[in-house]
Amino acid sequence: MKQSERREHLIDTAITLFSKNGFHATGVDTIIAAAGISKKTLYRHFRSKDELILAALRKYSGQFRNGFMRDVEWRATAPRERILAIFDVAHDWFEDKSFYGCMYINAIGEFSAPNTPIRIVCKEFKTLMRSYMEQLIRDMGIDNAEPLSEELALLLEGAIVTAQVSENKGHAATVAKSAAQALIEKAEKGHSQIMPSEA
Amino acid sequence: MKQSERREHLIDTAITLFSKNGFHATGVDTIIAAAGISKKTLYRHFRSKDELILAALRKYSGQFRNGFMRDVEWRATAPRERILAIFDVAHDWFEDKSFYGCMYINAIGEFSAPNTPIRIVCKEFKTLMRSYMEQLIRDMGIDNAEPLSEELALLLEGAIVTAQVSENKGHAATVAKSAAQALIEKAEKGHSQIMPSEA
DNA sequence: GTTCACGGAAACAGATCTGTCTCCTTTATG
DNA sequence: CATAAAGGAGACAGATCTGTTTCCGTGAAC
Repeated sequence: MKQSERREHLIDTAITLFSKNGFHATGVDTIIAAAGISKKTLYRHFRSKDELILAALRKYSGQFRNGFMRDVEWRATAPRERILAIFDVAHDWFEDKSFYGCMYINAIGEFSAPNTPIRIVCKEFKTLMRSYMEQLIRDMGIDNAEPLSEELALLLEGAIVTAQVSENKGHAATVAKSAAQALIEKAEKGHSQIMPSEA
Repeated sequence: MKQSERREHLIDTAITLFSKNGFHATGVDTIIAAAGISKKTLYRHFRSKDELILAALRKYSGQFRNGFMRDVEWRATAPRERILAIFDVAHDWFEDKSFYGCMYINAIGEFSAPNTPIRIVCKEFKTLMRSYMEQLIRDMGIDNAEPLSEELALLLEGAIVTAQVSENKGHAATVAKSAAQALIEKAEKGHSQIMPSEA
């Protein structure tokens, strides 16, 4: 196994364990045992556990968003259907047996010191997810896409944490989707009111 | 200081520290130092740290909900205005300097083992908050209040976690409020469609 | 084949964690 | 006042945590 492969494997293992058990509750000994590497190797690649946490958050950010967007774009083509497909993808995500909530929401809960690298990555992740929604809304032909994207982002976040607590995890996504539909329709109507001749 | 006062003071201190720094990251030595009591006293009242965590979650649940509902009912009288006032109260909460997100969302992120007492308390808290919304919606005269209450609950949860990550914490509440307004109006309209003669 | 960086196993240091115990003082109650 | 329970301070045990180091094996490049 190459050196770079080892590093990625280590990060992947860390992602799994941090997601499931949290950051403070997961020790480096647990991580190295699960990854099948020695502690020496971990500390060759990362100066500290915090840097491993950071690497895990950074890698998973791209990984998750790519997978999420791929699934959305697989499910639908038109921007309007894609926006709604977000909640179908979320539905499947929630029902996955290895769903333990959003890693970034969980991280924020454990690291409260402001403006630390960890919190910055979390904030960036949330910004990028919302930007994706904003772009889809713009593609729908709705001007001033930001307010609606913020509303839908709230629904998605709410669905994530609600799924995390509840038994009926998929239900949260269903509720969010129907609320999203209503908010989208209202935005479309508001848009057409500016040009009533087109209605 | 009486024995029962000591106990309450200890729990209050634990609530503050767990809220800010998380559960695993807060040691019992930190708690007893902040509470100004000895370790012996802590373990006289609680069999373990987990029981203290549980007591903190249980006490804060009632405390928070009472304060929240009191604030809502202070701000508005009519059920329809009270539902919206929820997001104004949330706004103030988010802007409080000692806001570190929802203690129960944070707890869920740190304790993933299902059906443990800790998770059960968290679930109950969320259920009770949503039930409060459902009752207000019923008081508005809307039948089938549950779906709307679920939607508004998602918005509130989403606003909480979004405020937790973002700088502009109050903004999340504002967005949630306007989305809530739209969803409420739609529910009212849907209700009147059943009886168009009353419209 | 020799060299040399890398990795594994594990000891180790030092800090911190939960939980118990001892010793002594305070306080409440008869 | 006397007695008993409770609290404070802190030592202590034992586990676990992060991070370093030692010793030894391996494997690839030259």
